[in-house]
Amino acid sequence: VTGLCRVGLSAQDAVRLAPLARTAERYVAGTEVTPPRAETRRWALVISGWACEMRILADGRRQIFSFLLPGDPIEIAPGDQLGRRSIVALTRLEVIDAGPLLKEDAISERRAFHAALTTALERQRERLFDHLLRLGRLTAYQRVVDLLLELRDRLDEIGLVKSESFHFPLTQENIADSVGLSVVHVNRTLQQLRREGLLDIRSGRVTLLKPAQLRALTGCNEVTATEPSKAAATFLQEET
Amino acid sequence: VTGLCRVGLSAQDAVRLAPLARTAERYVAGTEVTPPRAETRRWALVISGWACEMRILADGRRQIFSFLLPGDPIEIAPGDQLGRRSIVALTRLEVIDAGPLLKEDAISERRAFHAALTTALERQRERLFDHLLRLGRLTAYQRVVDLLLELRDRLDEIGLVKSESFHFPLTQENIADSVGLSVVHVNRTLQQLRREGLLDIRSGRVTLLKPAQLRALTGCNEVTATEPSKAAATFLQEET
DNA sequence: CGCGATTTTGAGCCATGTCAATCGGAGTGG
DNA sequence: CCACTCCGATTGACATGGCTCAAAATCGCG
Repeated sequence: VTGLCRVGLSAQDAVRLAPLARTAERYVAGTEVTPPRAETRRWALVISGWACEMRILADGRRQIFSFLLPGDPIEIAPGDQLGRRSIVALTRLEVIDAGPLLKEDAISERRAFHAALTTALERQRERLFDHLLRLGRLTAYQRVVDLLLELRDRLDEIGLVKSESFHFPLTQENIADSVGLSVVHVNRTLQQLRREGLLDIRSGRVTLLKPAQLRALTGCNEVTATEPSKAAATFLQEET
Repeated sequence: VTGLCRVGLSAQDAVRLAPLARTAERYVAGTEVTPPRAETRRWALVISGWACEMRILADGRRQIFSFLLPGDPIEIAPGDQLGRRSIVALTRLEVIDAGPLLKEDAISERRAFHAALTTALERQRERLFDHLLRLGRLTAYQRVVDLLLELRDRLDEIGLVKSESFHFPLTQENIADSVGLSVVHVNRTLQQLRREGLLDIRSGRVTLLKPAQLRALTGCNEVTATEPSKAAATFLQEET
C-alpha cells in the first residue's frame, strides 16, 4: 500500500486499490523485467527497489536512460528488447502489473489511478530532457552532482530522505553508465566531492553535506522564467 | 494535404481531414512556436519546414533535444518555457493545430488520426533514447554520422531523399547544440568526413556518398535480437 | 578465510574544448 | 556597381578533461 501511495495516489485510493495489487512480481538484481507476452503494451509499477531503463551495445558498453524508483511506472512495448531498451533490476525489485488497476470497476478510483499514472509518465519524460542536457552540456563533475540531486529529490518525494541522507544502491559503474563517463573518472569525481566536503558517499548511502552549494554547481541550467536570459532573447528574435 | 499524409495517414484520410487543417500558423526561423494559452496541453503538427525542441541555459548555451520535420507532432505543455523546453523554428515553418483533427466528427477519420499521432509520438520517444545513447556513448565522429543518418531515414520516409541526397538547413552550430560538441569540433568532424569521401555537405544540402560505410561506423549499437551479445548475457544472469 | 565484485591509484595519451583570427557569401544601402 | 556588414564556416595554436590500461587495495559475503 505504501508503494501505491508513492505513485501519487491518495491514501484512500491506494487502500481501495490495494487488493488488486496482490500479484507482485519479484526480481533479483541484474534480471530483466519481463516484456509483455503478446503484441500489447504492458504497464507496471515499481513497488520497492531500484531499476533502470537501459540499452546494451554490441561491444558490451551500456547506456542507462533512467533510474526507476518506488512509485515509478514502467512501460514496456513489445519491441523493447535487449538491443533497444530494457528494464533491469538493480536491487531486489518488486513490481505490480498495472493492468488490473486500469480496469478497476469503480470509476473514481480508476480515474484517480489513471491520472496519477499520466502525470508520472509526463514527469518521466521531462527527466529524459534533463538527462539529455546533462550528457550534452554538463561537465563530468556537474553530471554526477546533477544526477545525485535528481535522485535526492525523487527519493525525498516518496519520503526516503532523512536529513539529506538516503539509501543509495548504485554502483559507480551504474553511475558511469548513466552519465556517460568511465568508471575510473566517476570514481575520481566522487573523491573530489568528498575531499571538498560536499557530500559523503559510501557503502550504499549518500549524505549531501552542503546541498545548497551542490545545487549551485549545476545552477547554470536554471533560468528565471520571468526574465529570459539575454542570450535567449538574442536567439529568439521576434519576426519583424 | 501532403503534409497530412506525412503524419502517417492514408491519402484518403488526409484528404478528408484537410479542410480542418486550414488554420496553418507560420513562423520565421528563430521564433518560438507559441505555447498554449490556457492550462491545457497543446497538440500541433509540422506541415513544412524544420524545427527543434531545445532548452536554453542561463549562460546562453543550448541543448537541442530533437529535430522536428514535416509530419512530426508537436506537444506543448503549459509548463514548457524558455528555461525548460521550447519549440523553435529553424527555417520558415508551417504548423497546424491538431485540436480540430482530434475532435473530428467522423469516427473512422478521428480514429485514424489518433492512431497516427500515437505512433508518431511513440517513435519520437524512441528517438530520445537513441539521442541519449549518442550523447552518452558515441564519439564525436560517430555522433555526427549517427545524427545525419537518423535525419536521412526520417526524411526518406516522407519522400524528401533522392539518391542519398537531401535538403539540409541545419547550421553547424545547430548540429553542435544537438550532439553536445563545440562548433569548431563539429566543423573539423565534417571536414574529416568530406576528406574521407563519405559524404558531401554544403550550402544546405547533404549527400551520403557511402551510406553503407557510414552505417558501419555507428553499427556498434546494433544488436541482433535473436542472439543477445555475450556481454548482455553476462550482465543479465538469470536468478539461480 | 577466500573469492568475486567494487573501488581506488598512477601514468600516459588523445579527443575535444577554448580562444582568436580569417575567410567567404548574401544581403543592403548608397 | 561598390563598400559595408553580418553570419556562418574555417583554421591554427594551445590547454585540458576525461579515457585507457594495468595493478593494487577493499569490501561483502558464503
